[in-house]
Amino acid sequence: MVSFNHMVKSIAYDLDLIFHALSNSTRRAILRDISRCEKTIKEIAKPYKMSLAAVSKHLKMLGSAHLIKRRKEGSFHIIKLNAKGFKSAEQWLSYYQKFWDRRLDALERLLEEGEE
Amino acid sequence: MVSFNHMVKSIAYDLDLIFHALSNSTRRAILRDISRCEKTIKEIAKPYKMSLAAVSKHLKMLGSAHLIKRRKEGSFHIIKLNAKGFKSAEQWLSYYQKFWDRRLDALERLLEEGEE
DNA sequence: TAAAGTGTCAACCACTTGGTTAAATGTTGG
DNA sequence: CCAACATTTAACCAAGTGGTTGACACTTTA
Repeated sequence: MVSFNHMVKSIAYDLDLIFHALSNSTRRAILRDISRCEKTIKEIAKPYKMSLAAVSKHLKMLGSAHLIKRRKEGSFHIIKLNAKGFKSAEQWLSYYQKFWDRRLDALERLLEEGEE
Repeated sequence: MVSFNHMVKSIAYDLDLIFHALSNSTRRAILRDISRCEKTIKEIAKPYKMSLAAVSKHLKMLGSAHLIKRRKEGSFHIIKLNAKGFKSAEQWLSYYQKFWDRRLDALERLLEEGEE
């Protein structure tokens, strides 16, 4: 069965955690936000009315889903995207594209050519 | 900002519902199962130890996320995949591919050529 | 029409979520 | 060392989840 698998060095990170993390609009907004530029927790929290503790919990969930990475610089935690979770989600979803998107055939041919 | 948007006649079906629906492994397994062949509720429920009512609730969630369609034939409800939910999820995720998958550039050029 | 079959709905339960506030844990600067 | 800053943890709460069972509704068949 041809699929997008070859795009993904696939370790199946827990899809329950990943999709659950993505199911909340605050968490999706945070991801969109840090996609432009990595940020500290406080910077991430600024647009939201909720407490810093609440944002901290959201980030914990995003972290355990491998959707973000964090590193410490002094007393700051700096957050950026982590490809792993996104790739797992993308890989799972990609299976279904073939059921309706005929153009995918062309994509797959291109990718296979690129690898051979 | 270039993206996969042109692959998706985009009505933004509720991403909270979609990703929440996808966050449960029983529901993901059901989707995988019906991707091969449309099925009745009872057929869908057969592999699981849970009650028919529980499966019925899972299908309700999948339905409200536009991940499945149902039609009635006599006393049977027949379930099959619905592209809408998958496309919304795919569209949302596609935004993030550009942050790590360099090959996407080639894909996008191909698709744009295909449309012009 | 009655019985059997397909599926949903309502009420319930243990558990989780998404938020709160308050206290605790680094870390930096004076 | 002490105070201020950055962030997490703990305890709590209302609402939602994922499952159960039992009653209900619709359709087919005998």
